Amino acid sequence: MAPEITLLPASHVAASVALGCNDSTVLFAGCPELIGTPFPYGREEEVYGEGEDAEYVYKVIDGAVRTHKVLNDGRRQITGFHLPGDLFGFEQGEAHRHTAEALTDTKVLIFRRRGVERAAARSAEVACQLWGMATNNLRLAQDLTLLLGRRTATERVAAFLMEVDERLGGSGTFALPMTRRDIADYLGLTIETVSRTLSQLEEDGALQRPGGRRVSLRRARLRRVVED
Amino acid sequence: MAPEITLLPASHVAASVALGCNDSTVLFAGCPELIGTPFPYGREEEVYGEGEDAEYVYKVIDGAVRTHKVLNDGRRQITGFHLPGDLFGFEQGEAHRHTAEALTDTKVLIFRRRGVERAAARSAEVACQLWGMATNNLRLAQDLTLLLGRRTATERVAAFLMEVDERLGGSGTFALPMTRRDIADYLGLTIETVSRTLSQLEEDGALQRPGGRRVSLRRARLRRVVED
DNA sequence: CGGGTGGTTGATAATTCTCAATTGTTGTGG
DNA sequence: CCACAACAATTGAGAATTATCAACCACCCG
Repeated sequence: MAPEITLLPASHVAASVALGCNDSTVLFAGCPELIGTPFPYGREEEVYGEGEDAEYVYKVIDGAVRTHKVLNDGRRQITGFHLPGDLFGFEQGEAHRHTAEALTDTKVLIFRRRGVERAAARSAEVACQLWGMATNNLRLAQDLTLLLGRRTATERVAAFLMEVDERLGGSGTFALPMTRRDIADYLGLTIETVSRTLSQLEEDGALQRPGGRRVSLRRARLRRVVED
Repeated sequence: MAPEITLLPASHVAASVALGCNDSTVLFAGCPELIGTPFPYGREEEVYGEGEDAEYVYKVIDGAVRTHKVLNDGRRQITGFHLPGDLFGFEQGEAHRHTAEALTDTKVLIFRRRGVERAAARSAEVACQLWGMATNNLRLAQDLTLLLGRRTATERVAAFLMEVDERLGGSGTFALPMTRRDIADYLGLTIETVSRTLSQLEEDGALQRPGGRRVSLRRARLRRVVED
């Protein structure tokens, strides 16, 4: 059984978990006026679709969500995986520019966007938190840009594995929480290339695959592959 | 003579220009407490380097700046071009995560980062503006992600040309303000592929090249190439 | 036990890169 | 104003990487 965990816009996750504010219904720690409504989504269920009115913003409580864009011929690019503690669904305009779907059974908090905006307009502290969150997401997006623009398939997969490991606790052994298709659509590759690359990394002794989606990383060797 | 203009994080540019606040020394319109110091950079001059302490943030007044990341073997990815009105250099941590360089002779305003942060902490309005700016940059970064992850060379170049056109006034005829190397490093391609793709687009009647970096777009045909 | 989904592997094709040669552009000093 | 140097851009041929198409395997769940 694969664990119910996932990947990407991390960083403040650690803090959230440490503070135990994860099952609070509040948008930020110490911000009692922004109360969200808990809401469950099933595996593969859509949270919102591209082009829909962006009436709500979301915070992951449990499970994981991916956001992606699709071209009209079906090519898909995943722009992020959102884990417990992560906020997603913020937009500058009126409409969502991505589709968001639950990777697995997931619980989120839903906040009225207008409410959040009003709170930000009133409280510099709230606005600063939102600013910091956006800046952080920007950094992650730019890291992905470098990965997609300038790294080989092997480097992409190795970097991905190390990132997942880190976000899942850094033990070096874990089960990948997403399908090959999700990995491929995140890394800008095909599922076949992802599969072959994993096999190659295993052959090179950079990881082991005891079965299923489980992997056990030889982190020193993987680091040498990425070597940025 | 190539115009002194450039490309990317646009959008509020229009507003800035319309308000004529471009040659003001203020960070945002209607924010008199944040005064920047004008500073000139020469062509190809570095504004800041990756890893440097992020003591200042910047606003372009005139000219253009690019921000990029490099891998240790020299592969480079440009993450954005910054035009008059654009802010850049914001970081979540203490250090810059990019290198910023002037594309051409450029004038910027320099603001102490601490000062901006203090102003944001005091004024919800300032913090909201900064939040909006970051969200906007995030959207642009995610668009680039889709481009790099899932589009062909031809689509990338066509999309790039249309974007430059739009940011340069939308006339359909202009001189590309950057070298082939800059274009390639922005689109995740080589200069040869960029060059060949431009030749192919010209052959297909999607644009004309009167000479030098000048191009004249057949926008309807280019749009059909991108067809998202 | 069987069907469906997800994952792996192989053979081949397509795209893009690399290396090399050539041409074009720009700026400078005679 | 011209010649030339230095750099930028184009083009070609061949190589490398990744995608595509197809077959097969494994596992899970009824």
